[in-house]
Amino acid sequence: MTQSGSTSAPSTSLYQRFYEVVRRIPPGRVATYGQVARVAGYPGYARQVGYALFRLQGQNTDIPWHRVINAQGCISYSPFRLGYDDLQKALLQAEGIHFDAEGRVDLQQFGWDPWEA
DNA sequence: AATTTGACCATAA
DNA sequence: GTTATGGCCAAAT
Repeated sequence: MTQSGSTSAPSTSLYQRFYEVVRRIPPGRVATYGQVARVAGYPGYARQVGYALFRLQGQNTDIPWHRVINAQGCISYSPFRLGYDDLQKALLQAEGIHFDAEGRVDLQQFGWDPWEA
């Protein structure tokens, strides 16, 4: 079969793939960067997930980026986010997620099961 | 086209 | 418990 030239490249960008997964995270649940990458079909791309979400800053998105945290169960603070990190915690608390005294979330309890529902 | 960037993760000492 | 380090890879500049 002549493949008309280009290989079967995804019409959507890789990052957009991550956005779709993040969008599927139900309220009151959190997912880790590594998990999002894995569910998207790209294990090991955790870093790219973080970078993808970083590009969302200031853009109109229906993506619950605040439901994505790191594998340690805590929010990834960074000088680049200038307050957005603090906003994230507020949004999660508003969804009923409780934080530990160390500012961590109990992934055993609030962790999202992509294969659930 | 090469360099820089990054909100990560796992392991080791 | 902490700190350091390597690996991971695409998008933006």
